Amino acid sequence: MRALLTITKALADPNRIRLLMVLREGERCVCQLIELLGLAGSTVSKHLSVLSQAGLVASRKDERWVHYRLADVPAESPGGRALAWLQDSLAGDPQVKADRRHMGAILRENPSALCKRQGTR
Amino acid sequence: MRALLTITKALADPNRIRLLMVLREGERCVCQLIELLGLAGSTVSKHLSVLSQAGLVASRKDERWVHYRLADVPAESPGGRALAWLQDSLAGDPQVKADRRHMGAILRENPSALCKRQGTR
DNA sequence: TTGACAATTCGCGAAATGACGAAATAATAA
DNA sequence: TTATTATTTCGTCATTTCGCGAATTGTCAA
Repeated sequence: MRALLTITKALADPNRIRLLMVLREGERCVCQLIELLGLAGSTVSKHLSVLSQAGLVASRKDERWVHYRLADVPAESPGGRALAWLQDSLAGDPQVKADRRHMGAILRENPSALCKRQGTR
Repeated sequence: MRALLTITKALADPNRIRLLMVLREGERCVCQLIELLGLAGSTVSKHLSVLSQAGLVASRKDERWVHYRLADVPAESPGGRALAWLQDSLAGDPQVKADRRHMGAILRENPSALCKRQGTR
């Protein structure tokens, strides 16, 4: 029950949902996610920590940057089911589509200003 | 996004999860749910209202009593997926099992003290 | 070593949430 | 009608959550 509540609480915030949906497109570094949400870095970091505690995202440290991605949990696990449910339910959502475009612009137009090593993977 | 958030917020509370899991066994009247959770009636009523707003439960008024049940939404809808996810994830949960036993006792031992018309359906 | 920068942690206000009891509502029983 | 009972609504308080900026940590570059 406790583990499941950690997941439902993690999903009970619009900014965290936006993060999950944008991470569906691939790994992103924190500075890009900060740019996307337009919130303070400390706030975004906290949101990511909540998602991480719930086992919904994982992170990788690359030099000075931290890259987050969706956790690759079993599809039938509570976390996996939750992620699939979100994605199916929000596939056509306007906010999600706007975020996708916005993230595209961030990746395209700030290749050097933000997260310079993006793509160095 | 908004509708989905209403659902995730409804799921982000242990007492509401307990209500959903016990309603899986069948329709129950408010006084039985109050007895189960051991909370003030006003509190339980509010929880049921949140679940109802999210489209997860429905209610039926029978004389003086109100009976709540799981909403019968399409299995593939966001609400239906959420309910199925909960049930699969919490099938063996100790709290859920304890609640099931407790509700059994409530139904058996208080046939007249609580919700006298239970079963009159 | 020092400086710069990404990210996290900490501490604080503002807003939302969950609990209660009291009052209001609705429906039956006397 | 009046009284009783089940439920909901309202007002309040304590707790939690969300946001920020400041301070801290960790890593690379000079």
